[in-house]
Amino acid sequence: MASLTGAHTTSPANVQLRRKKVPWTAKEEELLKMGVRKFTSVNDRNIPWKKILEFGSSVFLMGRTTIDLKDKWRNMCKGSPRAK
DNA sequence: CTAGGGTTATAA
DNA sequence: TTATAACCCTAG
Repeated sequence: MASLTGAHTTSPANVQLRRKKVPWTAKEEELLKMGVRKFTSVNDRNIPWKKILEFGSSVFLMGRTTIDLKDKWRNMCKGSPRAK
C-alpha cells in the first residue's frame, strides 16, 4: 500500500489553473489558413471560426476553441507585416 | 457567435 | 529584460 507514487498523468504537480502551453502544430496553421481562405467571403466581414473549427475538428488539437483560432490569427497577423 | 484586451510563460 | 506564442475574460 502506501503507493504514493503520485504522478497521475500530468507532471509532478497537477496544473489546475491555466491549461498547458501547447505549441500550435503546422497542421493547425495550415488548416486554419485553408478554412479561412475557403470560408471567408467578400460578403462576410466576420470570420466563421465555428465553421472552421468544425471543418478541421478532426485535425485540431484537443481543447482548441474559436477564441484560440482568432487569437492565433490576430497575433500572427500583428507580428507578420514588418519584422521587428 | 465574433472581436478585443490583458496576462503568463518560454526563448533569445 | 525584451519579444514571441498561447490562454483566459469581457464586451458588442
